[in-house]
Amino acid sequence: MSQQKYYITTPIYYPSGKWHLGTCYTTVICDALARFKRMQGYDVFYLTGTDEHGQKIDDVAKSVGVPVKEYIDKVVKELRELWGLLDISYDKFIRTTDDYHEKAVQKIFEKLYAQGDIYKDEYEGYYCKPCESFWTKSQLVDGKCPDCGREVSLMKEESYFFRLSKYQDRLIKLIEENPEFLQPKSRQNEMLNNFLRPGLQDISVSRTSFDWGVKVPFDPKHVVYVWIDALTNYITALGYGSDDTTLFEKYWPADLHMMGKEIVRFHSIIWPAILMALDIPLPKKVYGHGWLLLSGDKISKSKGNAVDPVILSERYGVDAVRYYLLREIPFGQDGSYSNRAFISRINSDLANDFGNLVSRSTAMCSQYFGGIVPERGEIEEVDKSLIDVCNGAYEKVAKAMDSLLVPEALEEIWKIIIRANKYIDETTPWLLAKDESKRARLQSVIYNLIEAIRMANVLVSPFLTKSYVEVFKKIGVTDEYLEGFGSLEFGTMRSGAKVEKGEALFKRIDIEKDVKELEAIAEKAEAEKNKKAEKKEDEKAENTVTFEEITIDDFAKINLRVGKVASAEKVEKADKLLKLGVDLGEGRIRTVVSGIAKWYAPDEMVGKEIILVANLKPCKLRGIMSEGMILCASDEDGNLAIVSPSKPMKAGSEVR
RNA sequence: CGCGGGAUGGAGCAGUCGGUAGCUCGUCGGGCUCAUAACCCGAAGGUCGUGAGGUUCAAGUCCCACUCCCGCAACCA
Repeated sequence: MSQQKYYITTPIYYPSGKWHLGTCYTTVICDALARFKRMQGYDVFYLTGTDEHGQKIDDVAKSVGVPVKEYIDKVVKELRELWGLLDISYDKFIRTTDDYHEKAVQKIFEKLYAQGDIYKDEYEGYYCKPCESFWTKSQLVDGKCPDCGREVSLMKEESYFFRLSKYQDRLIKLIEENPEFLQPKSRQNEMLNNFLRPGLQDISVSRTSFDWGVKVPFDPKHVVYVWIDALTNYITALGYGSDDTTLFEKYWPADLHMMGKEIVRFHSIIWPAILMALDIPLPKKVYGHGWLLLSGDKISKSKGNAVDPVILSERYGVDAVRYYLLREIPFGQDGSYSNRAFISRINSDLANDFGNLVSRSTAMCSQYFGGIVPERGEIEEVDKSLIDVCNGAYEKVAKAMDSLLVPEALEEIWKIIIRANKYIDETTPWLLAKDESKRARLQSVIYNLIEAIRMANVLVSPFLTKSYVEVFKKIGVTDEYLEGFGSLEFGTMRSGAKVEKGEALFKRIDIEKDVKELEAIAEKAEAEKNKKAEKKEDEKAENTVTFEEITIDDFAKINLRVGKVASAEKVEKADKLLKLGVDLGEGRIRTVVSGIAKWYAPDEMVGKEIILVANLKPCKLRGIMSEGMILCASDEDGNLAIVSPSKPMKAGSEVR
């Protein structure tokens, strides 16, 4: 029987900033799946990597003042260290700047061009630089980027297009007829209703506006855009387009592309279309998981309450982080992170249930039998239910894993642990120990306990990559066979192993104390981040001030007026905005929306004199037309004060 | 009428094709003392957001209306 293969991928990550828990979520899930499959005997290939081209990266690197490649190398190194820390067992880490990838991308591009799936045309649109996206005129909101609200600029560029529209019918058929292809199901409807059925447009697959990317071989002023550059990593990593396609032939098609829901569209529409064009088999499954949202515990003062996976791992151990991600987040749906939930999960499942079970069992084995696992004797009625749970677990766990229901898989494993804890109470070994005539029974009980722990631990090993080693050590398992799925038949372990009690597997955490400490850490990090950002801005400002002098004429363009606040109210559904009625002595009250709600209550604004930029182009904020801007001073500590004339002045007085 | 998600015992969630409302944590009571103030048993606690709405023999579950919350502003997985 030839070995079955299993090819699993994470998306390739974009190294523009710091790594966070969400990235870890995707990667840890894939890791657990990959490890589980390996233990099942599959020949697994687990791919992850980084998507390193594009203007944004170029910009970020420039803003830091470092050559792009150098900048990326640093960030990528951090990422690989993070994966090392989290025990991610990837088989390959692809970088889109890798030589073989770039060559293969060029080949693919040429091939598609040669066969007419890529053609050259012209592209006109409004470009938002920070978002790296083009918009049509109708998509703009008040002439600004619909995504971020920032300025856009009209750009016309010549571009190569991929004939996505040509594959529309095949794609619809693919999703309708293969419900397994795109999961969970809610995503199928989303794709069909929002994109496929309304009709696909050809997509632009090259850029001339920046050059940090793979050159189009026959037209080097063009750079290959993300769709073809990034998505193809899944095949180029296997050697597609190179001289050696052994891996590609062995592992393709992918068994699972795992990703967050926001990029499902690219993987379920554009990617299959590219593969169709290349006449390559399609991946078996594309799975869009939910997001990990940050919530609660008061740290979310504003927004930047990043949860740093490194800090958590260092404080509580890698397995704690892995376990939380795998266990707490309902798969396919959004989940939320909170320090409290995290710690509480660790305490109850890892410390109380699992760790303590190991402690009490090994302690008894040491105390009663000098640490040598005793012979197993007659099976009694009580033993049977423990044995049944142990023997039935593998099948249930495997089934859950096949359906990508990782939390459920862990739940099944924990049933063994919970049953074993109960078993101790039922059999009361400490009483048996007092009665010499019950010696044989005591032996059985202790054996059963250690065996149950062994079996649970075998199943736990793809998930808790550090702890399982510890547990095997504690219960004296050294035989590799006893660590594999093949040994999941109760009674497989023989007596005689040397058990050691040792230290607690997972320490209990004081929730109140640690939640406070974590908040403090987060606040400190946040403060530092802000400081840095401001410092950078200051520096920038200092540098640019001298260059960007303005003339008195420029200043004269700005019409500043004293205004009296006639009315003030909060803008609904906006925490920062106040809607003000301002009197400029014009015989009417202007409506001005200002982002000062955090610092000023509506009541205290009424009657205040303020300075207004009176000739600012009106702009819609939260659906309200704002006719002007109030001048405020702000400092690095986040204070904000409205500027007022030092003596009462008539409304409408000019300021200069 | 911007889009999407949600509203179930104190908290976080399950509840598939409509048929006696479950789980984890917490609380309270008990047990036990091998163990990491852990473990085991038991109990309390829900008119399943609102509408004395509709369909039905039967609705948390389907239909309608309404209210409220949350994300879309992020470290974009």
